[in-house]
Amino acid sequence: MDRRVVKTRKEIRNALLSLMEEKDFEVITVLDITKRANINRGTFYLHYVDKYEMLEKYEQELFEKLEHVAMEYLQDDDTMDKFLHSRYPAIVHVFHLLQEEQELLTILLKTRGFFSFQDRIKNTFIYMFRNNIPFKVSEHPFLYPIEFLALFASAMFISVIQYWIQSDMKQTPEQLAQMVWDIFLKGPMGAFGVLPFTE
Amino acid sequence: MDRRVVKTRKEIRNALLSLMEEKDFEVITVLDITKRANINRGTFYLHYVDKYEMLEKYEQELFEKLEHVAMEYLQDDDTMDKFLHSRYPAIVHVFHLLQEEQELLTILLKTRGFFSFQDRIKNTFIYMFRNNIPFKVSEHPFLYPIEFLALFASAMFISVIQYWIQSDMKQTPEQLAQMVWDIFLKGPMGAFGVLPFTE
DNA sequence: CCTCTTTCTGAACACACTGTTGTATAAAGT
DNA sequence: ACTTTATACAACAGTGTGTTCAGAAAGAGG
Repeated sequence: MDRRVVKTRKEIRNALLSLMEEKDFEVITVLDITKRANINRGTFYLHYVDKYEMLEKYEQELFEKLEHVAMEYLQDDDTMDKFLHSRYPAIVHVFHLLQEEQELLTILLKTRGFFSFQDRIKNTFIYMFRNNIPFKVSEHPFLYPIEFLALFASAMFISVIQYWIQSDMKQTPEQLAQMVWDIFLKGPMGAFGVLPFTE
Repeated sequence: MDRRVVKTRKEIRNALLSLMEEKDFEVITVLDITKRANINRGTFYLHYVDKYEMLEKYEQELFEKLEHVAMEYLQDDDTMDKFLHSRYPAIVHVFHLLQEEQELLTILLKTRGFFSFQDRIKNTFIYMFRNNIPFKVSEHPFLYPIEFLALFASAMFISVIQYWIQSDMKQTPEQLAQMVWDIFLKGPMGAFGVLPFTE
């Protein structure tokens, strides 16, 4: 790709990241971005339809990276135990990636909100639940449709990310992965320290 | 309150609800709203600063109703069992209210997204966790900070609502309350039909 | 019913940002 | 060196915003 294109898009991206530290996406104009990026306003429109499409493309890029990592770890586990052990490093890896992209991640969650990002993650979960759940698990009768569980898993996943961002990303990816597993396996009350139905 | 004010605000609200069936909030203009509402554009600004403040106020109203219902059911339960039984009707009641307000609810979740709505719900959960958890539960060591659990509970709650809307609100409030409890107590995997650590 | 007050209307205004276009220039690719 | 392509500059019409003001309409209160 033309070096000028690479440079321009990089400057647009940096301009947005910089502006987002000052104000919300909604009130940022194309003019703001191009001023900050030191490019002509018309040039912006050579690359993106509008500021919303720009953000969508950033989201798409990030999600593709995440998905790529997630798919690397896909494997057939024939027992629950193997399943748990093979998933943990995948989650850790994903959180490492998110840590590298924290500015963009924060912006995407704040602006595009839960749903667009969550929808993508949900679909990935649906795929994984359909194709990558150990045989022993899928012998169980599902109490709820798989779409609901995927929705729920993605909401949980994003909640952990949200918590991470709100607490200034102090936790390590390993700690986060642990949190995800705890809640996924034990449920909120279980993670709270209360085992279900034991008293 | 002046009948004209009541009438105007009602027409603005209906206009928005009507327009949202055709296009997203972002592309709806004040002009669109006032045309549909058959009022002067200037009149809109006598009531709201802009379209965003308008939506915030709608959200505020809905949330206050929800909170009011939730608080009605607050009581001191000294056992886990009493706690579970006293909470269930509260959740059912909340879902009934949400069913009545389904158009607005759908718009708020689609537009304002997860976060603003979730933040309010989260804070309510924090309050309830702090003040309304049976004594026996709070004897347990908390594995995670209460803010995280409140965040998570609110995400779960909204996920159920999301699922409800996506499936055209076919489920009854009672079924939804059951789902919430299932996941809250058993966790996603447990609700999936897999008991944790049993194999 | 009458009066006073509030709200709404209609029209106009400056303003900001948008998205596009045409020409010129600079920088890349080959 | 030559061709292609990206960007700059500047101008344009268009759309929506938020505000203002005089006048009309409707409600509130006696």
